[in-house]
Amino acid sequence: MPQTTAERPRRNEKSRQAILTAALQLAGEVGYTKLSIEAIAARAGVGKQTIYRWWPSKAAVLFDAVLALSTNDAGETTLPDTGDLEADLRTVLHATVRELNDPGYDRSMRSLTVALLEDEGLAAEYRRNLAQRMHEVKKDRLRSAQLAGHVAEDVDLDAAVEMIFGPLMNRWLTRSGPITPEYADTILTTALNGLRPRG
Amino acid sequence: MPQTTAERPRRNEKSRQAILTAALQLAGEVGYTKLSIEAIAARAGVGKQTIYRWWPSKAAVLFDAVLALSTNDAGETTLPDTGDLEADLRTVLHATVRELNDPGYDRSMRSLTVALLEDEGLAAEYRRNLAQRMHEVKKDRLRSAQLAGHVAEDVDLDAAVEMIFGPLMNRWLTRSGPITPEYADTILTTALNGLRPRG
DNA sequence: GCGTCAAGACGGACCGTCTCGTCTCGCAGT
DNA sequence: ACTGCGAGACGAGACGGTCCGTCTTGACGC
Repeated sequence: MPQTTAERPRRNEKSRQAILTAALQLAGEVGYTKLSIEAIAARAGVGKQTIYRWWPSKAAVLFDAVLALSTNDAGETTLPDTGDLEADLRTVLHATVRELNDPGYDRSMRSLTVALLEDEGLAAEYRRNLAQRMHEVKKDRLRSAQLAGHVAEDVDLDAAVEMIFGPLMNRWLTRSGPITPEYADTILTTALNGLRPRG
Repeated sequence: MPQTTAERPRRNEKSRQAILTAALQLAGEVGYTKLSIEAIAARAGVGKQTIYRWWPSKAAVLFDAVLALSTNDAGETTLPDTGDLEADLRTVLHATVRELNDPGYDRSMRSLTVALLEDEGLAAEYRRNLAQRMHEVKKDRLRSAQLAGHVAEDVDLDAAVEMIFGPLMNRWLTRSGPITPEYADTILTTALNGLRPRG
């Protein structure tokens, strides 16, 4: 996908890859605040200037590193749709649970989260490139279910997406409890049925 | 309440206050990563050693500063209970919306969030001292409603709390949209009714 | 020859430790 | 009670170290 290279620079792809890899490794090892550009350059076997030439900050480097990871497996631009909403959502939630329990994913995403909290512009780009797209994919599946009559007509789909997928992310972020398939199931059941007694 | 002085240290309360105030101000002005202990000491009119003597890190200083704020107005250890669950939750959610839109609260809490993401031990202490307590308070209100028959018997209350209060925090954290009373109402309605069509 | 590259020198900001001299406290001994 | 003394905490800041972001050098490739 190097159509962006249509611009100008004679950029060393080998160095670029080495930098992104080193950034990801180091972020996982020492965390975001202790991540230094000097250390990235050293591990990548690269001059500091090569990093400063192409990225404005360590946050941007880490952002690109994680983006490269996420873009690779972003082949699936849609959620499964077997007609059974609950089963489909459960499948996706369980996949998310597995991802969140992967130590590599956990550490690099935590570092990225810090980077996004500190850099508002980068956070906007993240939303534009990833978060919003993922949100739409989930919303699409709910809309399909709504049209099929499996979701009430007056339900706000944005709120619904947040209610189904938010609690898992929150528990991960705050470490307020274990991330298990059972927890995901509980969230899903509660979200689908709501709190009110069903007459 | 100086019964804790029964220990040993002759600690200068004036300096302590000045340090916490300076930390909070600076965190709001420059953000967490650019917050430096030297700057805190300078603004507080205090020697660096006085900070290093009592706190292990800038994260701990900021934690205490925010904790001091939150403890002051923690007089309310319970949610309103008028018998109308939806109205009571709406009241609380609207108060949360106001808080999240306050620039001072926003910036200091964002800095604290970074500190908690970077320091796992501090995050555990935060959960123990604040998050868990607040969670229980909300859960208590839902339990009361459940006993009164306003919430279905088989609803998992932990999941319910997450579903009602989580989306607002998520939107704040990721800046994925405006924090409005209307959004809070939508979340609340969706959570209470669930997604399924109500025959 | 022009731009990128690895390497690293450079002044500056903060780090965390330390050493000063000052002060306030609590506890003698008188 | 008055006084003298040791223990800490205090403000201030010097210190070596790390990393910052910029700049320079010389080699390499287009």
